[in-house]
Amino acid sequence: MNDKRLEHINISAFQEDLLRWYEENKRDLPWRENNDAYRVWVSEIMLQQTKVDTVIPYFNRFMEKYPTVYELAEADQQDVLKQWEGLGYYSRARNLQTAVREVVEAYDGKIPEDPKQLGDLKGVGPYTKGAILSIAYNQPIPAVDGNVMRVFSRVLHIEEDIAQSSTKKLFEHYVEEMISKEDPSSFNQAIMDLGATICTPKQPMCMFCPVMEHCQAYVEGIQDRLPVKKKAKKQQKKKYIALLIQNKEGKYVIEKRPDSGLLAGLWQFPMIPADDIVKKDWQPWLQENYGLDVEINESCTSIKHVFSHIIWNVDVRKASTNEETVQDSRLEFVSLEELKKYPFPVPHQKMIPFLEE
DNA sequence: AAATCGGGGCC
DNA sequence: GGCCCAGATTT
Repeated sequence: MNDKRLEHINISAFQEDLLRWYEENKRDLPWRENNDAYRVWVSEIMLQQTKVDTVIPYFNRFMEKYPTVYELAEADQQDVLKQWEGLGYYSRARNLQTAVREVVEAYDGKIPEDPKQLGDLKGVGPYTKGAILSIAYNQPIPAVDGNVMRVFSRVLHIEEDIAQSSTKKLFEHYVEEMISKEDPSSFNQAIMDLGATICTPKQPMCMFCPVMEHCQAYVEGIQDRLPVKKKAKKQQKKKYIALLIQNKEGKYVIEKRPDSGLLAGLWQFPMIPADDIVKKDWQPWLQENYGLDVEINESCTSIKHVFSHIIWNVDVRKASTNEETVQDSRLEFVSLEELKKYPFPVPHQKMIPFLEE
């Protein structure tokens, strides 16, 4: 392995300066109350691609409702998705519950300390495995996320594109070399806190950095140009007509999305893909796809929703039907009160206020 | 290796 | 509008 980048750094001094800073400045976060592996696990799953401030209220509610692996293992999946509602990347919730059930069945409820067993659990990838092993079990294993790549791209002046999947292995190698063997838990968490509070993506506060004298990018004055990351391509746009369909009893039609793909297992108001279906074909399309005879009214609002790879433009319309039962197994008629128990994606949550008017 | 999979907050 | 976020899984 090419270790020329390590020749300019005093590893033990780096560790010492970093850990001293962390002891003084570590953030007070709910999942740091103790090192219980289940709490660490839940927090790490929630924190994937998600900001700390967003996660905190979700984490607190989740731990209150599912304090141990046993409560989560026995829970109804729809209830778990309801707890996850608004947090995004819903496969995280389904995979977490699948994995927790595996831990209860195969490991008597004890989260494995063995890297192989832990990494084989659903939704536990290289990062989460390293985070749990280091934070909960104090094993000197790398946990390479965006923070770690940003910090070490600067400290070691690494110009490899961090958007490439192969690049992560390079960082894992360097973290293995540099991680504190005495306190790997604090080391990994310290790098994350440093990346979140000082070694930030834009305008890093190098003057407050505990390891500035160890940082190659700071010495060279190039911290603003690291890390290197290839641009993401633009999202594809899709148009839909969403229908708030009410029947004579005042109930509304909702639809469960498929078990895989975007927003899997969540509920929504029926949508017509408007890119594919022209206006004159709306009625026959609804009859064909849902078995519903619907009268459609004028638009009441429009909603734009940006996903990572798609942009939805949804024209929302009230509609009525004479049906009282549904033929399609994906559909249900629900009252406004009942509807609140179902997990909805955010763009459809924004339609709910228009039901009451 | 690239695409999929949410949503919010920042500039 | 683009970018980033305590990434994993599928293609």
